[in-house]
Amino acid sequence: MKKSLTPSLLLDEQLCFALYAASRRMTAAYRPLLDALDLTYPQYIVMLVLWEQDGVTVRELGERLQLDSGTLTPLLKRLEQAGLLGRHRRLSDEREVEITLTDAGHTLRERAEDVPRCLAEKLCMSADSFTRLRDQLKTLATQLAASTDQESK
Amino acid sequence: MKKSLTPSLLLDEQLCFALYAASRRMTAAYRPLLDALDLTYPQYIVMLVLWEQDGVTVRELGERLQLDSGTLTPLLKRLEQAGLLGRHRRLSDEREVEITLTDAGHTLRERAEDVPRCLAEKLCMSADSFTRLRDQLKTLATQLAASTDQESK
DNA sequence: GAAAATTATATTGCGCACAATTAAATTTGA
DNA sequence: TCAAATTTAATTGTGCGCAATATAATTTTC
Repeated sequence: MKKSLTPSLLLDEQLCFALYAASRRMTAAYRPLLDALDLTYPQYIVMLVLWEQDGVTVRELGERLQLDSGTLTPLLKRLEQAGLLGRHRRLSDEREVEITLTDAGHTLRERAEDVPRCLAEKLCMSADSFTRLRDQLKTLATQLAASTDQESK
Repeated sequence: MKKSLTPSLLLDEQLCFALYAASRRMTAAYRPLLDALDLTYPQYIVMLVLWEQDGVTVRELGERLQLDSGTLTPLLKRLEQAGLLGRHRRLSDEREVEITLTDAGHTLRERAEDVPRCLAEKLCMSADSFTRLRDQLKTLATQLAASTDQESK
């Protein structure tokens, strides 16, 4: 059967809605696991970055996660309040705020080690489909970023 | 090369982050198109449902979009304020609130007709990849919903 | 037919996202 | 050198998402 040439307004045909719904489902699937660590999903991905590379600035964190300071500043303050990290102006350039993990922040990593495996079990997906889907989504995001940037030519 | 058997905490290997980032990019790609219609992305998908089926209840809308009344009630009030729809208790069962499009709400559909095509152009994706990715995401969402529901056994 | 359970929506509160603005530090360049 | 431009965070305001609770209507059950 020939694919319709005129994209429709039907909800079930939209890629955007499939993406939006799947993303919220994914966050919901993480919730019980992250509740045990007292983290929200956005806080978790911030911690993922910090566990990889401690001492990054808010700007670097924002570039990595594609989030701006309006989102990150209050989120980081909550993680600071929770005792997981510290926020300090850099001496070399006082416009920058460097984020450093506390001992508690480093320790939490061990308790998080099981999260990816627990989630993988919920997916019921082969390692291949997992990788393929992930990479398709990365490509899509890159493509959308490119055409959105181009707009503000 | 053998796929690692122990899922890592590396950000770039996470399916969840690829999904989360792609979903936000997608919403960002819609933004300039929807700004012209004075709609946000969540408001747009509500309108998609209503253009398909007018006179649904908040509950039916919530089931379709997987959103609860805490999200929908204020969103619907904003669309009512904008003159696109009306909210009325059903006479048959006064617990239910029925959403009906106004003339302006129906008319907006015509101006929205071009949105899917405009967005499709930003994707640079074959109709096949589009459909395949969309259906993979639907499957993923279904699987996650199933295993999340099961948790509250 | 009245109490108990269920259903549907609304409300409240918190935590993102993101646009727009502000403020402060640094860099650039005439 | 010093004023203008740029860079970096923080702040403000709006609109989701979603959990928890409240309220009101309906259905069930005895």
